[in-house]
Amino acid sequence: MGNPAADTEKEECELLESLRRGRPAAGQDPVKRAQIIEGARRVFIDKGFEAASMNDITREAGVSKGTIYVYFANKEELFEALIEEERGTIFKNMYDVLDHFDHLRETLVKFGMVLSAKITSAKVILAQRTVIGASERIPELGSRFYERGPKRGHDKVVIFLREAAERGLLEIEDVELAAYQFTELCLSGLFRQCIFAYRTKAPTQAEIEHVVRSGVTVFLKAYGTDKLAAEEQAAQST
Amino acid sequence: MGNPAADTEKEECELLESLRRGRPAAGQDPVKRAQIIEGARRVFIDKGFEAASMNDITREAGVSKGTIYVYFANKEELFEALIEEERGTIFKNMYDVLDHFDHLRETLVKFGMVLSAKITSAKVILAQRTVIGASERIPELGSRFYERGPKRGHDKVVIFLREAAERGLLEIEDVELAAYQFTELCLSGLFRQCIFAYRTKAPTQAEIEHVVRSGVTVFLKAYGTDKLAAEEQAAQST
DNA sequence: AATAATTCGAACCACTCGGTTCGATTTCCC
DNA sequence: GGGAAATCGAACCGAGTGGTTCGAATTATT
Repeated sequence: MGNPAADTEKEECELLESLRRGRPAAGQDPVKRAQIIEGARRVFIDKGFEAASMNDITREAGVSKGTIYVYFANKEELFEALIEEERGTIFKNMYDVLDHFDHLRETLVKFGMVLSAKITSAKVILAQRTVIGASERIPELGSRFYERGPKRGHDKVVIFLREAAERGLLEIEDVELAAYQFTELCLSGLFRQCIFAYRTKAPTQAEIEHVVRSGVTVFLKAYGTDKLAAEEQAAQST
Repeated sequence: MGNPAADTEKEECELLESLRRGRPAAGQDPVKRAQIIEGARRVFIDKGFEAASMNDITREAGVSKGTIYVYFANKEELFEALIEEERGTIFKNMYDVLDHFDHLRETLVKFGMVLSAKITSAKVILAQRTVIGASERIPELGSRFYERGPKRGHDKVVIFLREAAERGLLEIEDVELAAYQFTELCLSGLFRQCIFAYRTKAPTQAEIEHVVRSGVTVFLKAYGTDKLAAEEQAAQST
């Protein structure tokens, strides 16, 4: 916004200039960019990084090869942009359930189900497989995906559990570890089976609820305080 | 052995004939086969299925291309043979700890540590990444890997838990699910971090012990009976 | 309608791919 | 040492690789 320092950065200068002209600068049209990424998604996700070819993407996106190379320097950069976008949509709003809780157990169940359903959905499993497969050659990609996806979610769980502990509902020595345990309990068996294609279809909602409710029960038996037990007792008798 | 039906099967016939001659039939020398697979391992594991080329394997194995095609019909079959072998070595003896138990908690800890250490070791993570990445194109591969690896181990855990329940040490409604929960608790966070390359190095033995001990504690708080508590109390006071 | 810029699409580069073939060479048994 | 058989190694196949270039076509603003 009128920042004189912007003039020193070439890209930003070009962008501003194009805005002045009422036209996007080369490689800056977000619609075209999205179109390319959409094509890239279809190809990368179902072929993997190596097997996917730029020509496939050209075909799928309905955009010429030259144009793609205006928007992305190379195949790897295009792939990274795609994964970054996927990560964003996957984890968006996933943790909202944790923001306001009333009933601890039900909040955990609700959150666990959202998490478990998302992580094991066909679409997300495909994306994760692609990332894991590519992590062999581009470790930073997997690392960044984890850091900005699952890791951030984990941090939110930690905060939530800490708050519950402060309210005297939980008693946890190692909250970091407990957060991981909770997540894993919600996924018990499901993630592993899905990622290895042992399950060909995503688990049903009923299956997920069964796993999550059991997981939450285990978790609360291990970390729940007498106060929590009393509250649940009171709630049940009403 | 002397089965006349064998003559109807060409391969077996050739094999018998070669044995009669004291020489392995073409594509039947186990040493050469192992040599090829060893080369294939190095290439496949660090490049993934797609990026690996048969020429790379030829080079790495020190075996001519023609010979490889005598032993394996194509790239995919070679890859499957490699994964099958990897699976065997990974899961071999992993579950021996469960065969004789005395002290429940310590048996679980010991087993959990073996499991967790194995699954998160650098070598095994690489192999799993390769399998997961290839599961996109060859779903049966991942499915078979899971079925004959993790699944079999899971079954052994189920048997173990059932036995402990019969002894009155555990009380479990859904043993299948509990077995998954136990496994996941032993890996809390570790597997996910390793497979996504967020951790670049395998967890230390101390880290693993911390995670496993905590996991076992959670598990036993959820499923342990009064009898178990009494036994542990008694053992501690001696 | 004139203008300016992006997008298209085809061609080009040197190289590699998986798979196959086949004669030369080496190996080992008798 | 003779002879049978496995192994080698190089060449060949058509297709495709990522990346780059550039004139033609399209687009939207003036």
